[in-house]
Amino acid sequence: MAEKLGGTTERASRPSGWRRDCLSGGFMSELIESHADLASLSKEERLARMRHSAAHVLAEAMVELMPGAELGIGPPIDTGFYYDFRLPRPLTNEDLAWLEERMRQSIAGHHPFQMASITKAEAAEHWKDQPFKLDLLSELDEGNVTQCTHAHFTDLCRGGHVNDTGDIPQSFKLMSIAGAYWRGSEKNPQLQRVYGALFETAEDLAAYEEHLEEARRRDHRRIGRELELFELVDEIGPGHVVWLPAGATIRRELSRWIEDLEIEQGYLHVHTPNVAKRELYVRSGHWDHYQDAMYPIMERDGEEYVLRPMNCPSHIMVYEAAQHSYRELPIRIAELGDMHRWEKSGELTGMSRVRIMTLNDAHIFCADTDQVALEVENVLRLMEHVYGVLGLKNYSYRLSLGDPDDHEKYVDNPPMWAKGEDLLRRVLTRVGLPFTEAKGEAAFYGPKIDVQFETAAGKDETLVTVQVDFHLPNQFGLEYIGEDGARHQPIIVHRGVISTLERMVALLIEEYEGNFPLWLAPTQAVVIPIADRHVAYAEEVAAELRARRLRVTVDSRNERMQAKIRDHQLKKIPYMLVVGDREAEANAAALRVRGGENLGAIPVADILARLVTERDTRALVP
RNA sequence: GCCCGGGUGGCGCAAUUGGCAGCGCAACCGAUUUGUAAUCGGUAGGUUAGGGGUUCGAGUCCCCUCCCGGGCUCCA
Repeated sequence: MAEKLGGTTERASRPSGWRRDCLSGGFMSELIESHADLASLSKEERLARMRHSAAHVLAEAMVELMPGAELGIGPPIDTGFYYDFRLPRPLTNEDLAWLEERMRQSIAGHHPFQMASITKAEAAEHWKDQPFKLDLLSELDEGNVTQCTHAHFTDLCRGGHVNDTGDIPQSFKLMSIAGAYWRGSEKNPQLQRVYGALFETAEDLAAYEEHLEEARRRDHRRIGRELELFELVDEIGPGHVVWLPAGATIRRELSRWIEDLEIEQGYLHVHTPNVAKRELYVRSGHWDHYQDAMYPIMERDGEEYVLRPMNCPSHIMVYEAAQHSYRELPIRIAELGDMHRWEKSGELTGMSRVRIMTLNDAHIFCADTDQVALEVENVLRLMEHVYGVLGLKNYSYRLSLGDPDDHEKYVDNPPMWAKGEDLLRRVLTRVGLPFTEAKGEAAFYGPKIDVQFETAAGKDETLVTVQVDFHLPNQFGLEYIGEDGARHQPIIVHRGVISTLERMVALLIEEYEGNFPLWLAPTQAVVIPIADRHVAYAEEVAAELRARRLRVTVDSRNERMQAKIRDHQLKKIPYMLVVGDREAEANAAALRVRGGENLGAIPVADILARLVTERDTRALVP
C-alpha cells in the first residue's frame, strides 16, 4: 500500500500492474467502499476482490492462532492469494489445516468488511506494534489512510473487498508455506508466506488442481528419469548435467539443426576455450557485476583464471584477430559453447536451471544502427521459424528496458540506452510481433528483447535474449575501417535462439510430455519379433532402416509380444514394427504408431519411406 | 544464499510407543514360443544420503554436513 489513498496515483491508472504491486490489495475507485454489486463487476475484478478478502480472513485466523503475529501484506495473485507474516515459530501443515477450517467459519459468519478513514497519526498509533505496517505507513503521503475491519480483525488496507465474508467462496484451499523477504529484498527480514488457491467455483478449483497434477506428469525431471535422458548425480555435483545416451541424441539433433540453420544465415562458427584469464572479464565489466555468480578463481604461477561464464569477450577476440572493413560487416560469430555460472544452490532446478550449460550464442558485429535493425529482424524471424518447427506456442516477447535511476545495476549513459531501446521497439513493431515492456529487466550494458516461456508448472522463464550493445565495443576499443577510410566503432548484437541445450530440452520434454517428434526421438522404432524364429527377419528389417540412418532396435527379449508393446509404449517409442510369419513372408511389418493405432502389415520399403519423410520434414506428429 | 519440508535396493513405496529392514516394478536365471499395453517360477540386490551423539537397542530421537523439493532472492 505504498500509494496515496483516494487521490490519483500512477498505479491507479494502470490496472494491469496493480496486482503485482499492490501491497495490501485494493482499488482506488472509492475512499470508503459502499456496497458493491459483485455481479456487475468483471470476473477478473470480482475474483481479485474475493481473493484479497480471503487474505484478510487468513490474517484474522492467523492472529487468533498466534496473537503475536506481525502482519505483512496480503494481495490477490493469479490463482488465489497469499499473506506474509512474521511469526514466533515456524508454521506446520497442521497449522494450515487449522487456519483453513477457521477461515471457513469466518466465511460462514457473513461478517461485513467495513472501511474507515483515519489520519496518518491515528494510524501510526494504532499500528505501533506492527513494524511492517508502520513501514508501509511511512511511505504514504500525509493525510488520511484507510483501514478495513471485519469481525474482530482490522487491517491497514486501501480497499478492494467483497461486501462481507460470505461473498468469499468456499472453493479455496491453503496450498503451501514459503519463505519470502519483506518487500522482496534479500536485505530485509524473511517472513513466512501462506499461499492459498481460490476460485469462484468448486469446478474451477478442481480444474486448477488437475492442472497442477498435469504439470507434475509433464515435469522434465520425472520424464527425464523414466526415459533415461539425463541424470544429476551427487558425485559430479549439483547443476552439472550428465546426458545419458538417449538425451545426448536429442541434444545432438538439436545442435546439428541449429548450426545448419545458422550456417545458412551466414554465421561463422568458432570454438573458444572454457577457461580464460580473470582480467578478460574485468575488462568487459562482467567481473564487477557477476563475480559472485562465477566459479572461484583458479590461481597458478601468479596467474588467475576463471571458467567462462559467457563468451562475449572471446568472440570479441575473434573479431579483433583481423582488421575489418565496412564491406565485411555484419560479421556473425557463433558458438555452441559451455558456460559456467555459480547459481545459488537454491536456484538450481533439474535441467532448466543448472551451473554448466551449453549456450546457443552468437555475436553480430554491425557497422551502424541500420544494420543492427536488419540483423535483429533476421534473428526474430529465425526464432519464429525455429519455435514453429518445434511446435512451441506458449511464449511471448518482452522488451526489457534499463532503469535510468539505477546506476548500480546499469551502465550510466542515457543517450545510449534511449537509442538501443528505441531501435528494438521499432524492429519488434516492424516484424509485427506482439510484445510487452518491462523496466529494470535489461542487461547491465544494454536493453534486450527477451523471449519469455511459460513452463508446464506455470512459471515464467527467459528462454533467450537479443541485445543491442554499444558498451562492450567501447570497453574493448573495437573498430572497423569505414567507407571514408576512417576508424569507426561497431555495434554488437548478442543473440540466442535455442537457449541452452539444457533449458531447451527441459522445455521440450514438458511440451511433448516425452513424446518427441520422430526426428528428435532417441529411439525412432523398435522391431518386435513375435517368436524366436522371427528374430533373424527382425534384424534384417532393422538393418534396412538403419541403412537410412534411422535409430532402430530389435526387442529379442524372451517376452510375450504384448509385454514388449507395453514396455515400448511406456518408453514413448514413435513406431513399433511387429513381425511374425505373415510379415516375414511378405517382406513387410505390422506398423503400430505411438498413439496406439495398428496400421497392419505394410511393405518395409513403404515404412522406410514414411519414416524418412517424417524425419526429414521434422513433422511434429506422425 | 535464505525460510519450510524431505532423503529407505536402479525406480515407486512400506516398516506400531525406539525392538529381526519389507513389497511391487526393473535386473539376472530357467520354463514357455507367444499376433497389438504386463506368461509362470526362481535368484540376487541395503553401512536406511554421510558423520557424530543419546540408548541394552536407532530407518525412527538429538546435532553437524551433503543432496533433493516448494517458495524468496538472483539470472551476463
